[in-house]
Amino acid sequence: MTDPAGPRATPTPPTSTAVARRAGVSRATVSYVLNGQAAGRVGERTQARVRAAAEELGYVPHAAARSLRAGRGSIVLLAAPADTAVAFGPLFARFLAGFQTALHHLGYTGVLHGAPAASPTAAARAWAELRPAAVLTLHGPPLDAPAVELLHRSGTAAVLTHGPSAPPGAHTLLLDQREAGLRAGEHLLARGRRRIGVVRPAEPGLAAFAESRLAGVRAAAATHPDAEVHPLDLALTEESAARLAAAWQERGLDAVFAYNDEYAMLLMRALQDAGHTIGTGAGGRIAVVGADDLLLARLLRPRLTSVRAEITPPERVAAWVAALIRDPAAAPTTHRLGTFHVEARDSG
Amino acid sequence: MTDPAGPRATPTPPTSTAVARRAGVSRATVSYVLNGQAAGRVGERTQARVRAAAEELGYVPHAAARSLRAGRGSIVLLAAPADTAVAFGPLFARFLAGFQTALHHLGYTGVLHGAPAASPTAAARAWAELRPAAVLTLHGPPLDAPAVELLHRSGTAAVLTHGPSAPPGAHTLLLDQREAGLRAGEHLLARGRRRIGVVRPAEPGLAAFAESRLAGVRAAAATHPDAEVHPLDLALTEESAARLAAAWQERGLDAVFAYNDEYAMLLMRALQDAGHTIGTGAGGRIAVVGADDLLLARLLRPRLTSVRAEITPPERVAAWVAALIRDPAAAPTTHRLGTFHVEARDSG
DNA sequence: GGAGTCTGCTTACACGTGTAATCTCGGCCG
DNA sequence: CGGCCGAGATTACACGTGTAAGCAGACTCC
Repeated sequence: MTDPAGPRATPTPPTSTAVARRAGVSRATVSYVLNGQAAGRVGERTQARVRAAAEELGYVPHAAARSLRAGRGSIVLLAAPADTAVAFGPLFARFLAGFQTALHHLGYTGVLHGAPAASPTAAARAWAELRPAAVLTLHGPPLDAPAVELLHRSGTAAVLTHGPSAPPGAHTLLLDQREAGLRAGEHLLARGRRRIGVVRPAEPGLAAFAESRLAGVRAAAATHPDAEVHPLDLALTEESAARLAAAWQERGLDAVFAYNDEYAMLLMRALQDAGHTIGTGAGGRIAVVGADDLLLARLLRPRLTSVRAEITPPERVAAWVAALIRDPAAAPTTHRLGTFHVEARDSG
Repeated sequence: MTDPAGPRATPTPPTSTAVARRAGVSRATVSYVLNGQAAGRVGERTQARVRAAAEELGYVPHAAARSLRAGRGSIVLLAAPADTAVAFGPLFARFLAGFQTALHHLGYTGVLHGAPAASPTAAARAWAELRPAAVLTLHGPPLDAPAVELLHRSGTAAVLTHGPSAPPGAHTLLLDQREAGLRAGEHLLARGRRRIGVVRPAEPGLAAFAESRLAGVRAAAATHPDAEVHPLDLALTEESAARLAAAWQERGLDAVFAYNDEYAMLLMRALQDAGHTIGTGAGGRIAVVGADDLLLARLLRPRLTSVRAEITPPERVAAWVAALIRDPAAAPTTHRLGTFHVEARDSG
């Protein structure tokens, strides 16, 4: 009498011992065969028997036991330090999928894990419990020094974090946000704009990125004696945008770099509703530049000019990570995660 | 002479044995103290000594060893079956963050893992290696029967999948996509529309959702004898939208449910560019309804009417999962992951 | 004063795996 | 015939943890 709901109550998963028993060999033989170390040690016929037994039982090795024995884990932890949930663009999603596939081919298991706790140290502890081979962050607040040290002390072979500079002992994955600002600034200056607003988003998770981008615009402006840069605080609500638009006149800005396309679209709409004209060309028009090059940003009129990130292929990044794991004592390195350039359209 | 780059080459992470030695007690005592099982077994002073030693050494328990010993894992795997990267909306991101936090409070480690391999079975194998306490999917193609069986055989206590119906032995997390279509259909019919187009997105990862939503609109239309439903194929490009808009006249549709806000915005813009008028009211206007209620969808004119999902709080979902893990032999259950309702604006 | 009880700690085993070291056995050579 | 060798398998140990069972000693009770 079988359970109609399926084999849900299977008492214990099959182990390599079970496979060994079924194939009539010792457990060691099973291990050699299933891990490809059988050449010249185990006969062909025996190998076939072992493989068949494993197949029939539906044997799946126990990753925990394996990494316990091996002394080194095989999971690569993609950490999302704080409430950076907002930063899950399609760009990131696509990268993540490719990254996990690439890691899998290299023998690692890529996994995404957010920060479950309030304190960054507590989050690092949670990650350390998994004894990952590597931990990396791509966005949000970068890992701080205590977190990096805790991870190293718990055996993490490679710690990679983004951001302009990494804490001691950590490698750097550089997606230089300053560059995004720099490109936007250069573009606007080349178009003759001189009084440039730069949106600082209110979302706390974006603060670090925002500051870097602002610094980039400032760097661009430094080359023009008469250029001015003005930070503008904006939240992701229509009210906030309307407020900013209402006070636009008195600021006298002729251009704005709006952090990303979402903020740009919001602000552009608000400016239009307040009676301003957006776009390139002479006159009192306001130039608007976003970032991320969303499809939707091309639907507004005028079409939104946007700073686009050319991301390093995930396979490459995975290869870097694997190399760093293999050489845990390596001096901290820096890898460019991508570059920015302007996709010029009608809005600026 | 210390390494200037930090303690990167720490030979081995501290174990509970090290803590025991430092505190001058046995390893068992350490385990009892650090797991809160010390009440009435270990003296206050000894407990303090143990805790101090653990703190000083930066001891972090080894999750693999722990779950190996315990026989049950503590990780909850949020699986993303195929190339569903596209479905990473802000909605999902926010849910994920809350879900991981909630699981952490319940003693589990929530982790997101995509399908690293081509075949679904291979993906299931990769998940099974981690011996997760639970596996759940929220979007993309639902788990199939072989995958569920493989997971169960490898000891996964609870398997939850979304979609209208789950394979035998799996629980169901129901975010009924038919309901989304139903609500949209009802809304349009109530507004007097009768010839309703329904966008079928070209992205393969969305096919399952799309069919359900279409079925929902059909169900709504079935209550009106003179209502017609027409599937419309649309890819997420401006060209595709333009093509669809150019052929609009001959179809004679007076309304469209565009799968989600992104497709809706794209199509609405294309229809407007082709000279059509969008919005409620009488005349030859076309009603457009999206889904997901994106902020950006309110920036177009007319403002986009959208079907919004009211998602169950992640804490609740985490509690369900925990309960199902505790009772692996439970009969398959169904939990509503959320409901849909229409946010009426100007476009339809 | 011996038997029982309670406190505080330790000893001993198990979880599933990988691999170095060892064993067995038949064949071959000197 | 004894020694050697290689192929093919096994034995034995370690990884870090949780916990049942055991044990020493102080106290209590009749």
